[in-house]
Amino acid sequence: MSNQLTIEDVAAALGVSKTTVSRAISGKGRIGEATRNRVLEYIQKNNYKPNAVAKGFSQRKTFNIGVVWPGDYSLVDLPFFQRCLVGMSEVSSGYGYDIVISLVTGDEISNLKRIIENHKVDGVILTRTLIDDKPCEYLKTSGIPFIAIGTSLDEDVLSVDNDHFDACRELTSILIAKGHHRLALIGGSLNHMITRTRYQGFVEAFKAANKKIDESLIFLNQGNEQKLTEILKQLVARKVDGVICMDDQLAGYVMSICRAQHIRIPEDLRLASFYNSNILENAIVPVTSLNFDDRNLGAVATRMLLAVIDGEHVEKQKLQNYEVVMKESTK
Amino acid sequence: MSNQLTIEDVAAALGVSKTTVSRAISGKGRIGEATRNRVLEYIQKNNYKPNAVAKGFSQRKTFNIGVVWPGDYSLVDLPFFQRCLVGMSEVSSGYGYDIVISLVTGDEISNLKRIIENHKVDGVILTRTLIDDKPCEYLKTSGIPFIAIGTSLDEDVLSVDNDHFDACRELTSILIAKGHHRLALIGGSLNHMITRTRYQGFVEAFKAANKKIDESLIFLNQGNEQKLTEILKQLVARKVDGVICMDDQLAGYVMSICRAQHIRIPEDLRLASFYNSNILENAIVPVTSLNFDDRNLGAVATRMLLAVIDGEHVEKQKLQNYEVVMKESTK
DNA sequence: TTGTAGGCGTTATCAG
DNA sequence: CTGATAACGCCTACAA
Repeated sequence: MSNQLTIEDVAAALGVSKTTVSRAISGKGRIGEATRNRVLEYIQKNNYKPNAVAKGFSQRKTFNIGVVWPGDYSLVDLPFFQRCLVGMSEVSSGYGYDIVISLVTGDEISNLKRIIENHKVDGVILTRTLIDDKPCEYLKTSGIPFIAIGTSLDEDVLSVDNDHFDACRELTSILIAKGHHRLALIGGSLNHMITRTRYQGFVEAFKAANKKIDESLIFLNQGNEQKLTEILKQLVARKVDGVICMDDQLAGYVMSICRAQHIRIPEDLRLASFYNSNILENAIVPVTSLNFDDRNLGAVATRMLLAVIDGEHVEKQKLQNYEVVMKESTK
Repeated sequence: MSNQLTIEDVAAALGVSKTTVSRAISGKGRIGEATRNRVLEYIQKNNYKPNAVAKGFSQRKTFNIGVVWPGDYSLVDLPFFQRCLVGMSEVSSGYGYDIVISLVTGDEISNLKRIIENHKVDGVILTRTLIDDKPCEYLKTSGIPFIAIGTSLDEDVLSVDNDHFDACRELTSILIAKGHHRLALIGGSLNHMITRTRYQGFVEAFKAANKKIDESLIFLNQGNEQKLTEILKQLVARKVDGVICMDDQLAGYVMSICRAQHIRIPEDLRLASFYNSNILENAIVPVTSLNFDDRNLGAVATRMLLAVIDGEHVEKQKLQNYEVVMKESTK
């Protein structure tokens, strides 16, 4: 452990100064070709590894980025966060950065405050945006660089997101074009920005088609299976053309309810989902849905953050990489 | 950012030395009651936060623990890791430690090597154990403290796990006692230690009941739904009493296959799972399964690791906190 | 092209 | 009980 080679050991062994070794490693500053190679060779052979903490300390950096991970347990969200994380890790490790996880549950942001106040990270990525977003507010006042994945109402907040608006609009438009005008919409918490964005896409599609939305077919803040069963019975009785669920978990609920109630998809009811993950993989009827590249989303967010940390100017982004996948459920 | 108060600022403002301030904060070393209070009050009022990096640097510590997170994407595993993570975070934050995530996919352990070689963490938690475990081997040679969650064949490796053996044995025994002797077993990768442990529990139950296992009813290394469909048809034709799946995803597969094939549970076939998570939550038939406290598992692993880091002696552990939950699927 | 010296914020050692 | 001072490993003016 403590027998780790330091820059000083290398310098002594080679009869040069610490500065020279440092320069050979960092590539900064003038240094003779021969000297550099001698140093590089030596550290290679003797397996010298720079102490990242010491390095960071001297530059007032940590080479860590914080990632705010939702502690409130929700199975649906998990695949999304995991996929983002993979992208983040790929990018950050390429730049010599590591990822510090900060579990935030509801408004309990003490874990986030800790890593900021203790100077454990150089920047932070928020993995979702809320309407009344405590983590986001805190980060703003802290002055630390951060990127929000999702849409933010706040113009000052640097954010990046998949283009849920366009994607939802397009999927809805396609269904309308197929003659399914009486569409119900089932969505989750209105406290999540994404719920509102998806709703807006849905609305826009109707507007573009010059159709009026039947407000009594819109069910937001859902998530409870009992209530959904009632809603579905009602919808079938009212002979709607189809149901759009805002995410794959809701779509999964709907499918199992339909099965139990002997409602056939797509014969009796069309079904589509505004988000896809392998939760729907086992579905007996393949479900029309939207695919996003979440891994790339995480990668882009990380690149943006690293740029901000390096003092570069960075703009908000909206990624144009969704896919509308038409399946049997809306035949 | 850089206008952060340092210990020196505090000392200057109060007309004492840095040492005194440090002592007031850490509680180490003798210091006058009055002086201490004066310092404490000042840092409180002026919102002084110690620089954890500097502190760590001077003690050759990072106050970070690394958590090896599987990068190979698998939905089943996610709830388990997430629940562990919550427990880890609760404990580590209580001790002023943060969590650095290291994504490891297969044998590609460069992310793990980086955090070790760069001295980014004081110890590591492995969140699962494999038969031929590269991360584990690497950690052993690195000499850094680490804890493996799961069973390890290696006696030198400090590990902690739920008592899958006893749990699986007990659930199997109960089914046997109910008269279900012809039991099929479906499990995942044999490269995972847990698959073997579960199998051993299953075997032990039969041994204890003096029944012979029909080897042709054991299907390991499964995960593919196509193949499972064939297997299930076969099992029903052979009139087995029931099927035990090693995890909730497999159980989910089996349920949806049964539904499609019009195999009724529990009338035509009994079903049980050796692991439960909210993946089974939406199941139409409640499934007999095993509950574990994964959050606690993560918490215990973290406590063990922190103890090892502090140079304390620590023993392997097996947690005795499983619950056998009998449901309708094995009526 | 290379070397010297000082600093990053904290703790630890050793005097007073 | 308190205070200088050195160390931790690396980087970066500045000097040679």
